[in-house]
Amino acid sequence: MARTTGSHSQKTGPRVTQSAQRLFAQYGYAAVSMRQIAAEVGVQVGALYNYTPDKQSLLFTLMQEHMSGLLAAWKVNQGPEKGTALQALLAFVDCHLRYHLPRSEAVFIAYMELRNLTAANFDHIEKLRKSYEDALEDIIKRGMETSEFEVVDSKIVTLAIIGMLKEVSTWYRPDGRLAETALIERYQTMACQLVGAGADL
Amino acid sequence: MARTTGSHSQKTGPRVTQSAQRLFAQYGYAAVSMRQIAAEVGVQVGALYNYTPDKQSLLFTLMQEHMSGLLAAWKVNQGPEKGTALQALLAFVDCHLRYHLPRSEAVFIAYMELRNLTAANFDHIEKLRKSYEDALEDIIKRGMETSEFEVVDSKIVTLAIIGMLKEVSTWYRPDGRLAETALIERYQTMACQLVGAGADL
DNA sequence: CTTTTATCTGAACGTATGTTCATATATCAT
DNA sequence: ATGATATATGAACATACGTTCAGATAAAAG
Repeated sequence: MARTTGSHSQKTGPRVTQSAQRLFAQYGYAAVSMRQIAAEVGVQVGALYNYTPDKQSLLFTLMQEHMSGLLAAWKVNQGPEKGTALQALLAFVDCHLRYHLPRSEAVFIAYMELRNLTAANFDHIEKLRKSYEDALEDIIKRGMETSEFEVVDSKIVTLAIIGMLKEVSTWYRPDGRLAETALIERYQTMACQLVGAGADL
Repeated sequence: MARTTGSHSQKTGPRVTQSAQRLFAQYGYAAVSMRQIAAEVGVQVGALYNYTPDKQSLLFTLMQEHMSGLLAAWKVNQGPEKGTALQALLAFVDCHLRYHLPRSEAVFIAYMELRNLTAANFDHIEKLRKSYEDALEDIIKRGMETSEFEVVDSKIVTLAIIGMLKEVSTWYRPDGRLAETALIERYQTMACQLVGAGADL
């Protein structure tokens, strides 16, 4: 028996990706087998290779699309006119959290599975990650030049804000105590405090 | 041939732990085999089982000792008299960084390999982690009561500070731009900013 | 020197791994 | 209806896994 009734590439393809994402996030890339993914899709293991050349590509594609989406979201949010550095900082925090909070699985994978990428794939993802970090540091530097911010070490403050924001994904639940909007406001406030910007909102 | 010249439990035991720590940190628990550990120790794989009942125990012991050490370091640092909340906060940041910075491998494992613990082992580690988090939140709450700090949500601020501090371990190198002492001062400053404490140091 | 004990080897166990491929069949175009 | 194509199966490949254990050997004890 082969090709059971009603099955198409259009359905199976996305399911492979989704199952891989869910399982990688839950158990880790190395601990998940192609057979587990196949079982979750509802297919035999050989069929997966119609949709991915190998297991590594499954991981790389997930991370690459997550990071590209993040950078694209920031580019759209930024638009042509950038406004003040303070406005940009608030927008960055807002954009970061709105993108990350509904994507806990992809976020988890992006932070945990870097070392399971091949060298070439790692380099590619690392460039994306770095350019995202740079986007924030550019805002901080601009705020220092315009005296909106009071910061002695832009690098450290950048990393501190990134770290503070990353941590959110480890505990946030959509049905938790804080609504998304309230949470974003609190992190905007804290980001302002870290750059020594008087205005809170 | 067996028991090569000059080999003892006293030497091999620690080497097993060290090799496991190094390899788990570099490649991840699931991606490291007992044979790789044995090879790094310079021994056949069967010999490992004189020092650990199984692979899982190797991981659990590493994480358990790391977390216990962290809590012990804080307890010692705290001592009998706690001082002001601001002093405690500064001490917490100092203690955290001084403990974490020289232990990058153990830190990496503690944050990345939680999901590779069995349920029972996870519960144990999670309790330790939680009690560390609580230590910081207690300081924040005390500062709120004494009006030393200006904070609306102790939980969020606690997590933000923890996140900011955790991030350091992902990029800090002993031979980097910043000396340990200078780095600690900057993070103490940022912690103060996050709790709205006027005094910087 | 002899005996005991701690430590290690080497081989084996059953099971799981990522990947390939000949084969089969459902669907689509003609 | 017929042929082509896309998509699946199921079995097989070589290799790797964690763990066990009988047997060998070095060091310590007598």
